[in-house]
Amino acid sequence: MRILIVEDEPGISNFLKQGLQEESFSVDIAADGNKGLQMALSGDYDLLLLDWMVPGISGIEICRQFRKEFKETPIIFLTAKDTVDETIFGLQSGANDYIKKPFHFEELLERIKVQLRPKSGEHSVFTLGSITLNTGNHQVLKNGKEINLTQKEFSLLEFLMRNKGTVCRRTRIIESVWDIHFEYNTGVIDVYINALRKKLRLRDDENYIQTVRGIGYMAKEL
Amino acid sequence: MRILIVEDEPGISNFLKQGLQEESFSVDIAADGNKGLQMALSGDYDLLLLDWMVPGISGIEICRQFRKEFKETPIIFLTAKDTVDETIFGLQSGANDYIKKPFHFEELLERIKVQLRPKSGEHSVFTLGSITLNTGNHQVLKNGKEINLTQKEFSLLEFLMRNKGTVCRRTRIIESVWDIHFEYNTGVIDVYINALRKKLRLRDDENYIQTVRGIGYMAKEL
DNA sequence: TAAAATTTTTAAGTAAGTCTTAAGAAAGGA
DNA sequence: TCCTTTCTTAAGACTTACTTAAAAATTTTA
Repeated sequence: MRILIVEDEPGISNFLKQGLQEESFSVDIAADGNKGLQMALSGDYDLLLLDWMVPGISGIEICRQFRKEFKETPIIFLTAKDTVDETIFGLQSGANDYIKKPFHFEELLERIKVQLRPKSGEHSVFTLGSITLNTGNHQVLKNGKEINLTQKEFSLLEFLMRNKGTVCRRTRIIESVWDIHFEYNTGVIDVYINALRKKLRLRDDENYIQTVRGIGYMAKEL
Repeated sequence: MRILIVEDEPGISNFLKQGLQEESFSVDIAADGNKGLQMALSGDYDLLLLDWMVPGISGIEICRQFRKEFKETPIIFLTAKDTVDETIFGLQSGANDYIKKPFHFEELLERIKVQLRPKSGEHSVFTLGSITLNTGNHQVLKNGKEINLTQKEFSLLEFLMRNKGTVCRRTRIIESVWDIHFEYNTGVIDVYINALRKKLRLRDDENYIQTVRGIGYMAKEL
C-alpha cells in the first residue's frame, strides 16, 4: 500500500514516514503543493495524507483537483486548524477524513486502516493449489484465468474446498449440494466430479480432487 | 436513507432526529443497547449513530455484533470520552468514524454524508468500456455520444456499473432498482437487461453486461 | 380533463444452457 | 477372474434466459 504525504514541515513528514514504513506502508513525501499535486496525479497511491496549509497549491485545492481524476482513493487531512467550519470545508472538497494536529500516531494509523479496509464485503475465498474460488462473485480462477462453472459444478467444488483435507462422503455431498436426504441412487456426483476435473484440466499429476474408493472424494493440496 | 440512533439521552437523540429529518433522512431512535442491537440487526438501516455509553449492551459491543452481520453499513460513534485510546478501540471494533461530544450538528452531518457518499450520495461518474454514466446530470454516453435511457434503465445500469467486476445477484438488483423485497416472480430484469444491451448496441464481441446463469449479471470490462 | 406519448410491467413463445439418467468402458479389490 | 465401484459419454428432460408484443400505468401535451 502506497501513501503520499504532502507536508512542508520535515519534522512531521519524516516522523510519519518512518512510522508508516514500520507498518509496512510504502511512503513518499512532497514538501509543497505543486509537487504534491503532480505526484498525486501520477495515480501511484492508495491513500493521500494532505496538510491543510502547504506552500504553493493548498491542500484543499490538491484534494479538489485530485478528486476529479480519482474518485475512490481516500484522502485524509492533517490540519492544525480545528475550527469546525474549515473542517467541513475540507470534507466537502472530497476528503474522507481529517485529523487535528497534534495527534497521536496510533490514532492516525487506525484512521488510515479504516479508510483502506476492503470495501466490497469480505466474501470468503478458498484456495486449492492453483485454484481460487470466490463465493462473493461466484468466480473460479485457475492460475488467474477464469474458469466457467455451472451452478452445480460451483457448489460441488465449493463444498469440496470448504472441506479441503478431509474426505467428503457421498451422502454428505448429495445432502449439501443436491439437497437430497435419506435415499439416493444416482450417479450425478460421478458425472459432476468428472466435469470439474475436465474443466479444471486436472491431469493425473495434479489431481486436487482425489477419489476415496467406497467413501467419496477429497480436495487435497499436492 | 435510514439512520438508527442509539442514544439514551432524549435531549440529544431528539435534537439529532429532528435535524436529520430536516435533511430528509428517515430516523429511528433506540434508548438502550439491547433495543439498539435488536433494531440494528433488522438490517433496515443505512447508517448507525452509536453512543459510546448506553444502558444495557455498550455501543462498542453493538458495533462488534453488528459488524459480524453487516460489513458495509457505516457506523459513527458519538462519544463524550475524548481520550485517544478509547477512540482507537472504537475504530478497531469496526466503526468508520467517531465524533466527540459536544459537536456541531453541521459537522456531524458532513461526516454522515462522507460515509454515505460512496453508496448513493454525491454525483459520481462511472465508466465501463466506452460507456460513461454520470449520476449528476443523469447522462449516459457511449463513445461521447449521448444515449437516451429511461429512469429504470438508468438505475439498472447505474447499479451494475457501481458494482463493476462483481456479480450482481437478481435479488440484489430487484431490491436496489425495483425496491421489491422478500419475494418476486417477474421477468422485468430480463426485459430491462435486454433493453440496455439493445440501446447500448452491445454486440456479442463487446457485451459489457455478462449474464451469470442462475445468479444474475455482471458489468465487466473486456 | 381527455388524448397522446412514453414508460413500465406482464405474458408467452423461443432459444440456449444445465441437470439427470442411463449404459458401456475402465479400474480397483477380493 | 469376477464383482463392485468409478469414469465417461451422450441423449432427453428440465430450467433459465432472451426476445417480442401487447396491456397497464404513468407522464406529457393539447
